[in-house]
Amino acid sequence: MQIKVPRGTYDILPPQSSKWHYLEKILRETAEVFGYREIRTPIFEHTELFERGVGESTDIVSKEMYTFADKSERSLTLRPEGTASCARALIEHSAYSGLLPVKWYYMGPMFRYDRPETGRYRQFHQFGVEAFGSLSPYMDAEVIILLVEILHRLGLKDYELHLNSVGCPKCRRAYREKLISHIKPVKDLLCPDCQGRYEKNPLRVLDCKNEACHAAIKGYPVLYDSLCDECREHYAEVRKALSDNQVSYIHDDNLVRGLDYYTNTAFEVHIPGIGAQSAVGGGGRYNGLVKACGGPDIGGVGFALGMERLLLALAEGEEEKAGIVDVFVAVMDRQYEDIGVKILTDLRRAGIKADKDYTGKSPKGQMKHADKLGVKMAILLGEDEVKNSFVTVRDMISKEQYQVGHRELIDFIKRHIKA
RNA sequence: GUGGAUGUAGCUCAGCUGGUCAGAGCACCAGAUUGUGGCUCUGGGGGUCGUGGGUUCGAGUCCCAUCAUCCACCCCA
Repeated sequence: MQIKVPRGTYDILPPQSSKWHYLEKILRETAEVFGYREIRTPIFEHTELFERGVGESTDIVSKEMYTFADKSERSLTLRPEGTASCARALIEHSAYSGLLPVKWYYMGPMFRYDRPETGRYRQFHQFGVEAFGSLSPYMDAEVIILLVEILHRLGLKDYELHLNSVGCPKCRRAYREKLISHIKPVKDLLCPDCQGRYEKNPLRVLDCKNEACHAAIKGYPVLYDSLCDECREHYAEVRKALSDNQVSYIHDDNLVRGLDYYTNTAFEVHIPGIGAQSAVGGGGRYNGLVKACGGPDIGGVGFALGMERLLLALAEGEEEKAGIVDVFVAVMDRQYEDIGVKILTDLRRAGIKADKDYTGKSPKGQMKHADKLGVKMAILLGEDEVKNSFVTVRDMISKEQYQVGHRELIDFIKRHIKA
């Protein structure tokens, strides 16, 4: 049996890898414009980190983690998301004791054992940012503005930003009570999933897509109405900051993020038309996280973007047609191949992207190859050239040919590439 | 995890009710009078028809299982 990639994983080959480079470049540049710097953490961590940092009741921890025991029987887990690792690193290196806020970005593979489909993989890639050590609503606004700026730079205009506040533990507890007493009488009408949610995390019943559940809980109390003054004020300031900076959003009472450590601001970005998995990113404030992981009581805000989903949204866009290399060295007679190799090396050492044939193609075949690589110029080397110490440079677009001495070749090529 | 669809050359797909059904287009390679590309023409390589069983005289074509992909649910990136 042929060995294939494991379920939910895939290879990224050229030319697709070029699209990744493009995406990565935009993400990096934009984050750096906003003053974030890159952090790289291990791809696996102690299982406990995610259990504590993400929350035992979440789908991620309860059923989606790639957990394994290493040879010393340590329980390790392939990271399902990036925030917990950042919090761990922040604490481990006491990064919070320096200049605040600590502003980091990361990108890389994440792992979740879930049913694969378009836009959802078991090994997928996220880009995320985290800002630790600020409680300011302007900090919340900054990460959202950054997120929107990234979409803008990627040319993605057709998105929806959903925004809500899930309050602090205090107001959420009050809300939870209200919600439970509202649902209790109709509990039996809910779908089995929601019955389970009712026990574990009643807030999750709200965003159940099931019609029957929706009908059953009709008229349910809204979280916003239970926010304490402080949380309400914070949310108002975030909204004002967004409006002041021309970021449009949709207030969404039903937006309840699945991760336990979120407080106050929660947001999610959807791009319609990329399949069922339309959420390209989401995030929010998580004031309880660092402390829950054993660090000081400092807050944080951040978001994560799904890179596969961004690429999916980008797919309609421009196709990069740049040549793979700029120059192709073709030998008209195999006996001069060694000279061709020397010329090729000279070109490359001068920083000129160049290649040659290595399959013994005929002169014609070599020209075809050159054409397929999309080179600007071909260097032809045959008997005439060798005997008279020059090479023929063919402009593949204008078809003009030039006789150039070896000494002037590099300069000639460089000038010609620019033109 | 639940339900449904699909799985034939590198890619996109034909192949009706089981018996020249192993094909096309694209891609790749080689030629079209011998030192040169993009068009056209000709030829060529390449597939245990996802995998494993079963039914049958005979199975891409029927049945079962399994793996994978896709869709819906769930959830999120």
